Amino acid sequence: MNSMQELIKQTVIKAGQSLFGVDFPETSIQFQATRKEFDGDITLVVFPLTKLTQSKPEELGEKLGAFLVQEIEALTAFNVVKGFLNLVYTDGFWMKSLEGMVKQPDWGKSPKDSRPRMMVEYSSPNTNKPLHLGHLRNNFLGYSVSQILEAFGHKVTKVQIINDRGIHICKSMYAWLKSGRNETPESTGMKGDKLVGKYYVEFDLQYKAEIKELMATGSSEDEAKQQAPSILAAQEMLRQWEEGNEEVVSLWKKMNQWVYAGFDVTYARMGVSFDKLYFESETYLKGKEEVEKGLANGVFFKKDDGSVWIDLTEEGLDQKAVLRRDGTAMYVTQDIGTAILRFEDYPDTAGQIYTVGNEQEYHFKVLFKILKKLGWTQSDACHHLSYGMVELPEGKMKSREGTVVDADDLMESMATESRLVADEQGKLSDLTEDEKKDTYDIIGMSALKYFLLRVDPKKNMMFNPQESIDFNGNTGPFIQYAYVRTQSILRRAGDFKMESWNGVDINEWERNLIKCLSAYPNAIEEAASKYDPSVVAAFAYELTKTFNSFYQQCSILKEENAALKSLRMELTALSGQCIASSMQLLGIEMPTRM
RNA sequence: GAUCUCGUAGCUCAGUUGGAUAGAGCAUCUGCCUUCUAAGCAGACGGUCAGGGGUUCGAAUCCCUUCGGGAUCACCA
Repeated sequence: MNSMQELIKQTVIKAGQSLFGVDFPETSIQFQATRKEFDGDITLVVFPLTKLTQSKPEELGEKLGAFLVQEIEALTAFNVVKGFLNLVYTDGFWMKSLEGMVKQPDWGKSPKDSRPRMMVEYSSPNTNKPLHLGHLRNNFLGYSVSQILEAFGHKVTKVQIINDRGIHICKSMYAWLKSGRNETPESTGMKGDKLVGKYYVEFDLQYKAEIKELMATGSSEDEAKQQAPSILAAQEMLRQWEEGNEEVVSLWKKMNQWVYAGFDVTYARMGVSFDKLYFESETYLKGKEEVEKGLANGVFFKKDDGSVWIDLTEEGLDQKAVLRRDGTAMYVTQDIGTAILRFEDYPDTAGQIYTVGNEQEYHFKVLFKILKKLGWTQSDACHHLSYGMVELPEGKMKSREGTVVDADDLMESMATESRLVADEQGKLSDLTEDEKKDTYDIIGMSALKYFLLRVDPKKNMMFNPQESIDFNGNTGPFIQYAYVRTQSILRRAGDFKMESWNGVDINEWERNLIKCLSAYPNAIEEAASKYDPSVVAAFAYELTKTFNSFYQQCSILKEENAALKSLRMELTALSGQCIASSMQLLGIEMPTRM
């Protein structure tokens, strides 16, 4: 709620007393944006007040409207449609708002470090296979939420937990040893993550073949799955790894390094980064220690067989195991350890945001409850940023069925697509090859990022690889294009000297644009409180459409009245800045030409 | 079986704590480049908000129910 709405609200309460002798409770005063087919800037819904005043909606609206326009200087007119009182702000009010926006160097953002530290976890891949489309949604979401929280004034620490340990990586290791012929990223020219992923697939093929063979000789499926030689070998490697067997550990290090080098290339192209990395291999023992402590404090209890549990039935959940009977750590155990380690590393952390798929909702409910019971009050500000699957037309992506969309491939094809569109138009023909390549990349990535971020994170979404992602309409490139126009105008303006625009009359396109720009802080606040980048995407799109209409209707450089030209130049500059700023919250860069 | 989630135009998606005639983009069709970048602007077409019931001044939104999609409920991660 902005200060103008607050003023109207107080004046409505005053009207209640002086016109009707009634006290309106604050909750009965409801605002909504005025629909564009009606005249007005803000709408008061009067239905809730009709009972209190024993009057008909239309009459009440008329009375309140007259009262408000008389009392508040910034209101110039009103109209009543059914039970809706539409109020019109004066041009003077809008001019003043514009002055306020221009004065602030970073319009829309809250002061830096005005809110406590939040930790945002995202990406967190396994190290046995390359990143795919689902990881792209994850990374873009996590990075964008970090940017949004920062813009809202939080200190932000971006982290990931790298699942570098476990049976999955041993599978790739085993297959590489068995049939790798000492292949390396250098010898094959493959990205390290792709090479390791290749062996993971190879393992799976071999494993399946063995199962089939065993079942043919009379084993049940379960037996076959447990007794296949390759799985036994992988399990043996995991045991040796835990014992610290030198050969196994050094192979593990070597192959993980390959993967990290590959991931680094992918992250760089994605435009995401991290402030601190946590490795499961370094934190998984911490969880066990914390469970031991909690056991001593009575938070956990031990069953007869030696396994350790927590009872969450009072919280509406079940009993949950936190240590196996052989004393080894489980998935939750590790997450408990990692969370606590982070609170210890950054003691001023108010809460953690976990960007993880929605299939793990139960897991995080459990985790947060456990942290709370262990005495970590930051648990209240922890949040599972849960997002839906990216579905393909044929259903879910399944790595085993080869229906994954590889992250590197997709990013490359977006750049190629953007090159095609640009070459067809020929607008960039005077750029150097390097400059062109950068531009294609920036445009392609914006199409991809915007496509994934404009959708409500919690919903499943559809991606059709056959129909390439659009560059027209509600898309990243559409928004970039408007930005490029603003920059082009500012360039061409040369050394035009700005004048005061005080007292010029504004038309509906100028007014709409100011109105739209003034909503930016609200958009950031809503996005930050909901952890939802799609709010920012919707804002950027709305602003872009409004600017485009303005651009089409009002000539800027050719305007002869210097005061009006100054106003339009200012609007152009501010629109460009605001578009770039909001897109930056989505992790999307702006080209200077396209 | 239990719990959660989703179902809105041919397709992809918006739709605030319940509010006005349910909105965008794509696709299809009409106009607009001798004028600041047409990756644009202006317009047309397109809906039983999955079905049924309820709550009330008022329901896509809240409650119940049926149908349909997805997920979760491991001493897997």
